[in-house]
Amino acid sequence: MRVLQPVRGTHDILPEEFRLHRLIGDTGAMVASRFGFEEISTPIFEFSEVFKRTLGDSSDIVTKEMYSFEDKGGDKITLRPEGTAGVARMLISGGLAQKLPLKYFYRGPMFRYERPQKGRYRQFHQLGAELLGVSEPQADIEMIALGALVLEALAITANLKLQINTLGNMESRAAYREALIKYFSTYRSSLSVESQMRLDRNPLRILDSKEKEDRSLIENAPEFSLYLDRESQKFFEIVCEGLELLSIEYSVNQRLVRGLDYYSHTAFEFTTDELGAQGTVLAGGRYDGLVEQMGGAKVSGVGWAAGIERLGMLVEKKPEVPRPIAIIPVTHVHNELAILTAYKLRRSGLQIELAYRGNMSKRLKRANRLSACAAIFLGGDEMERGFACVRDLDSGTQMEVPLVSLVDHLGRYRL
RNA sequence: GCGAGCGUAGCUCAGCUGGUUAGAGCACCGGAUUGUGAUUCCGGGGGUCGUGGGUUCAAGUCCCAUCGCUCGCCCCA
Repeated sequence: MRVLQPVRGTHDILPEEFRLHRLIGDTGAMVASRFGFEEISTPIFEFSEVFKRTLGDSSDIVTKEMYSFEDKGGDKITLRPEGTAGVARMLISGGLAQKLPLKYFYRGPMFRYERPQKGRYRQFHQLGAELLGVSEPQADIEMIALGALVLEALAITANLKLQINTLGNMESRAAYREALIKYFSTYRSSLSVESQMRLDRNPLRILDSKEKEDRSLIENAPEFSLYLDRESQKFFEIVCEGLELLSIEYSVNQRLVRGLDYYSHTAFEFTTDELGAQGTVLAGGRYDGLVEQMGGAKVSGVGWAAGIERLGMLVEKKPEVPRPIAIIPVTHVHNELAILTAYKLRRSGLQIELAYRGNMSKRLKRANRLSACAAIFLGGDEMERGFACVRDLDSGTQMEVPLVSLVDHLGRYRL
């Protein structure tokens, strides 16, 4: 019985939901193309090492969320938990560093082994964009702008907030990290259990702890801004000015840190309070150290990803069902004519449904349920004269149309 | 991995302090209606009451375990 259920955290995507996914993916691809991004696809699994190296051994994704297995050849394989690592690997293995800068858009399933809840699943879908090979802060501005426009195109604007922060360059970040470790170590025993673990693994994470015993300690923790060198400060200023130029509203959140180790400089998150505990809708940042860390050349990168399921819960206007035209043979002797007519009309590009069961009333009802926009009745005396009855199902008006000019007459129902 | 709530038809649910053969609405299928969407009427298919064990003369109902779902923690899209 158990095998007849989908694996925990996975779902079948039926047409209604699939239309929504497609709308979101297509909208993302379309908006990204205006920025010059082209759609790509990388494998949904990689050698586990690809993710281990890029995500950092200390990240939660690697320590407990990777969906991993060994294949028949004994290779350790992991279903991708996110998209950037695969793109970085592609850059290296495809020798694409010769062709920088590169702008890639992708969409597809991602996998994380964790307890499902609202807006979080073991197999979920993301769309994302990566801009590789541009070290200037203009790239950060463009990527945030792209994210904002994708959300705007999906009409996801209510209760949406953009938060940004800077993690500085590698040197600044390392210096701040040291300072944080030093500071929190002094008060180690006062920290929450979770934060004590963070102190060893990912001290920056303590800053956005929700535990109340951490609060006052966080209040008095050293400010990141004090550890930013001039280059890092300048970089962040340019990003902020760019957002202001574009009238993209944002707030700086010094507590905003990324869970993944390879980020530097800009980190940003579009959040909503409409999804319960999962507020993050679209998030990303700069990852200048990633490609090099994987063993490639030093290549700058800025990217973001958005969860399609989460976006779907925020899209107000659901995509419409495509409306077919129904062909209804009046009696079964007209079945052959019906199937032939359907074939011809489909060849001309129309969406046709054939009704071959039940009486007229039943067939019309079924056409109605399929939200058909029109019905074509084939049979009777008008057919012998070479005509078909075409009924507009919205207005209820009906007229006789010569069979030979059906295609022309139905042109009005073309999308 | 941890915590809480919930599992009865495809969906929403009823089923009393345990007591005949487990019900309703919606949906679906057929008929009234062999050339027209509504309404109405009649009929029909559908359930191992999540699963397993226990208590009992008797369990959908009580107890235990287990699986699943949902929400939250951690973390993240």
